[in-house]
Amino acid sequence: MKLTQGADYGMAAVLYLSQRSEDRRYSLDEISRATEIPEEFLRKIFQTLVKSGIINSFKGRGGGVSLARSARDITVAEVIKPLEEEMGLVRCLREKENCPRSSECMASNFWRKTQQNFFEILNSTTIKDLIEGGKQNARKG
Amino acid sequence: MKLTQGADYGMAAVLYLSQRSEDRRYSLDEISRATEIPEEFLRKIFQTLVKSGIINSFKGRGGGVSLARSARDITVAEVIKPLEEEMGLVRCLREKENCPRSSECMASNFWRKTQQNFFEILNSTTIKDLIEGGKQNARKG
DNA sequence: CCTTAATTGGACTAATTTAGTCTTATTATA
DNA sequence: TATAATAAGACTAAATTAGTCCAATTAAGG
Ligand code: FES
Ligand code: FES
Repeated sequence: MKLTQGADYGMAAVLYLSQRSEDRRYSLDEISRATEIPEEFLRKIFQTLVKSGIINSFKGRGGGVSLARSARDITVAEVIKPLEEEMGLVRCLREKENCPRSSECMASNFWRKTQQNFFEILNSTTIKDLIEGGKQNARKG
Repeated sequence: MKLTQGADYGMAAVLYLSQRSEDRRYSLDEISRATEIPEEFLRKIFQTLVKSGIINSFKGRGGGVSLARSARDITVAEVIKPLEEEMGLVRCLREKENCPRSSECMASNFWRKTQQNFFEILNSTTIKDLIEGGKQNARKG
């Protein structure tokens, strides 16, 4: 039970940006050195986050990336979901073909609910919450 | 974000046993055919569950496996944990060496708590709950 | 305009993990 | 003693993940 490394790094990178001035662009090189996330991998991660609208990127000299929205308006779920290709805790929740065990299986309902519960937490937590939660512990609403 | 196939199958197998008479032993061959879980794989799964005390196994003619305890006393967590070797949602929660980002990272606390929340659900749900939950939806306590 | 500093997109590769199999030994019963 | 079962653990194949590389594009500065 683990997140992909991309999602893990993705959060770290977004958190990095969120803790800095929003008035400038950060080059991948700079972020990579600061966070120790491999640059080429980080590039791929940002490409994904750009597509899903969390990050803005700028080509060319003086280019780089920045948050597309305020940290208060970005949820953890928005960062994680596009980077976690394989969703679904168990096979039955991932595949379309129906399971040979479905007739007497009571498991998938439970996994579905548990998973929903998990994503509800990610949905209701913003990046801002994390930053503030770090200073004085947790306060969500 | 997914469970290993072993954990997934493990639940299905325990659920299979729980829905049947506790008065007999079930051979791997029988369970494998009924659930469509590959027999040799299922064998390994049961070996793990035997070690953690959920399943009793009996060698020799007339042997097989059975629940070591009543379904009411087995939690989902007890089935999943021994079959999910790699615990820890993100790298920081898995590795002992400390993370290069830990100084300004607000993420690991969050992941730790989210993960705890997840396991609390697994801990407070018994196999019996699942079976009954299937008939008339959810009632936990 | 030309050079340089940046991202894009996508193909590629290496490493790791996962899922599954096989084989030999042991045990219990008839 | 034959047979029907699990135990233990080495082994293998497939899949996934993590990470790299490269050619193309774009923007800014001189
Ligand atoms: S294991 Fe497939 S429906 Fe439950
Ligand atoms: S990413 Fe390592 S402590 Fe947060």
